[in-house]
Amino acid sequence: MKRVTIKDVALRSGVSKSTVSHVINQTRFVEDHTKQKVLQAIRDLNYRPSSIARSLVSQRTGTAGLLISDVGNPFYHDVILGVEEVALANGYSIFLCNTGYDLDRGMKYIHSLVDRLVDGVLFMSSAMNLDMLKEVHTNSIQSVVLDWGGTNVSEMAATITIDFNTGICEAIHHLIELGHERIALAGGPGILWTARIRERAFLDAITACQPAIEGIILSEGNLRIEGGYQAFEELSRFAPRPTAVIAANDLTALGIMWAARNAGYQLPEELSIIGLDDIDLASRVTPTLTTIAMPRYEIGKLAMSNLLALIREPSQPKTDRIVATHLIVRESTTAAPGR
Amino acid sequence: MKRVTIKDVALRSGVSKSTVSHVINQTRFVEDHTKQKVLQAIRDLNYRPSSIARSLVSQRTGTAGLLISDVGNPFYHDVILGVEEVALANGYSIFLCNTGYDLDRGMKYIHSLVDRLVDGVLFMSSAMNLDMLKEVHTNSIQSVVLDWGGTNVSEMAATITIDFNTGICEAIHHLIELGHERIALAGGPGILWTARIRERAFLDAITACQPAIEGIILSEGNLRIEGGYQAFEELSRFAPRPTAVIAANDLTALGIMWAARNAGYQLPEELSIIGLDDIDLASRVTPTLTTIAMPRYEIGKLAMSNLLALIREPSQPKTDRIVATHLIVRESTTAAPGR
DNA sequence: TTGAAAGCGCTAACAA
DNA sequence: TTGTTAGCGCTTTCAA
Repeated sequence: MKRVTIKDVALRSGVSKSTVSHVINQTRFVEDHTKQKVLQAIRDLNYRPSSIARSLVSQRTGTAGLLISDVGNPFYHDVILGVEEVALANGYSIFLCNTGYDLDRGMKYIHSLVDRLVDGVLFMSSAMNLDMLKEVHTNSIQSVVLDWGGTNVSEMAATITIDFNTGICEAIHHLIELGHERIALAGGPGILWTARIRERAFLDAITACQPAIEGIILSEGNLRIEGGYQAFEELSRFAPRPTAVIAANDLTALGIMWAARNAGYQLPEELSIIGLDDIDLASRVTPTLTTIAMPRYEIGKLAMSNLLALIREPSQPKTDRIVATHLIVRESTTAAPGR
Repeated sequence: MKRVTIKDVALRSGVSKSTVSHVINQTRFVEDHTKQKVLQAIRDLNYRPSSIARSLVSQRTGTAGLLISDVGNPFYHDVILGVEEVALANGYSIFLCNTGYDLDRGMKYIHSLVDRLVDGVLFMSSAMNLDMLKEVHTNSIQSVVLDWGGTNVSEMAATITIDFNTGICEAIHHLIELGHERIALAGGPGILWTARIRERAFLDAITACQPAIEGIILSEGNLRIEGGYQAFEELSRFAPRPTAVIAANDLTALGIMWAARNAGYQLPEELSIIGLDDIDLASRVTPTLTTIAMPRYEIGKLAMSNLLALIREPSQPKTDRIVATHLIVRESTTAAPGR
């Protein structure tokens, strides 16, 4: 069973290859009669143009690489859906590249993407570095970088930055209104740019509110549920104990919540907890989780749209977008004990 | 900045294109002196062969499509990791195709995969049909089908079937030993093959144990947490009430668990709950969830390995593998009330 | 209004 | 031991 090629179609419809090509791509006028013959032959033979051959000529593959840290991280679910939505609507296919927070693995993927001549790369793995970006840029491949900073990044790629300041500020003011005076942060691993940014935002907000409240930084977590368990252990040893905690992400917050409940805490009365991400689970657990949300699906769509724009018009300036975060108040935060 | 081609390398090292090609692919002997020159030129120019051009010649792309229902479904996380592991180790790249349980969308993806000349397709979306499989098979593309049945499937693709019988049997015997006599099933949507299979396994196991125990089928769920909420509502209206429930997946089980707790139930004393999947969360909630587990990472690896084997040796018979499931007893099951 | 032919970057059969 | 050349399936000038 040989593959049907444009030649077969040309032969069957009695025209030249170029005419067939032009019919398919509507790239020059073809007499209606001829066109119909060609279309019929295409149907008869069930012909589908090889995008490989096309790519060789056009130097465009209609593919993009999606570099993410971990498919299992709920943060990415909606982001991926957004990316796919735009990609599918524009005839693009996405290569999935899970770095597993491993830089070497990331670089391996980057090489494979370059070899495959992808039209663009979406950098969404928090484990990344400038070398990856350079490798892509050197090969004239467009890219969009999400939530990552570094020198000269915006010269090489479009960026989407998540503004944690707004959300974290809102969170802290929300806690202050509830009477909390000692607020802890259960942050992420310091090697991750995004974790450092979140910590910075927390510290800035605290500083702005001093001396009314005291900020406490717990040791680095791992952005997973166990990290929350540990954070709770550490937190509960403080004296005086923080009455509220902001977690680097929702999974950490859930870990804290469950560890606290297992330790016999009444929630939220004895400890107010705020997460970050607004994953599906956040609104389904008991108590439902107050959290800092960001428009993940929109971020995915925005990233892929920006990438497509860059691919279509490589000369245009690379955009730097900022996406806001905001607090969603649910049940896991309440008045500080003794208020 | 033009792309470096094999011609540039040939020119710079003063040999022919074919010699360069043979050096790269080690496909015929090249004198060491010549080889070094070529290698040096490759390094100097930072040359990387275009896999597009290669594919056009070899009719192999080194890519495979991964059709899944939903990246957000925890079942897939480890499966995807397994697939990626094997793919990366073998120089394969994976096209991510999220059907969102939508058949049309699935077909759209299939077409795009066929056009891209993927070497193989991994069918892992529970929303699929014979047409997709045929379309792939007709275009001489290899495929592996996970957990889906249909007429003649195994003539067209290798299959991996999950044997729910073993796990569900173990689950029911576990409950019987604990003294449960009325056991409910919170199943998945009947349109999904896998949901029907699970229900069948449940009924078979119950039948084998009658009249000692009574099986109760709740209305169809949606494999998500809300589905569990609904299942609990329905279940709690039964009189006499089932004392144990087996859910079609862990998310449903968690939904039941949380709904029950919100309704003031003591868990697990007043209701024993068994999930299916053994997702990460299962061992982290309180009470930890007794569940039917399957080796998801291994399934992913197995699927991709089988696909590669088929790609490399298309004439070989298509394998039909069966993967066992087994019960993991945790805290969410205990003696029936009154025992 | 259409066709012929060159060429995208590579591989491999055939020559030398 | 290496080079020449004919494709792989398509697009796109240039000619007719």
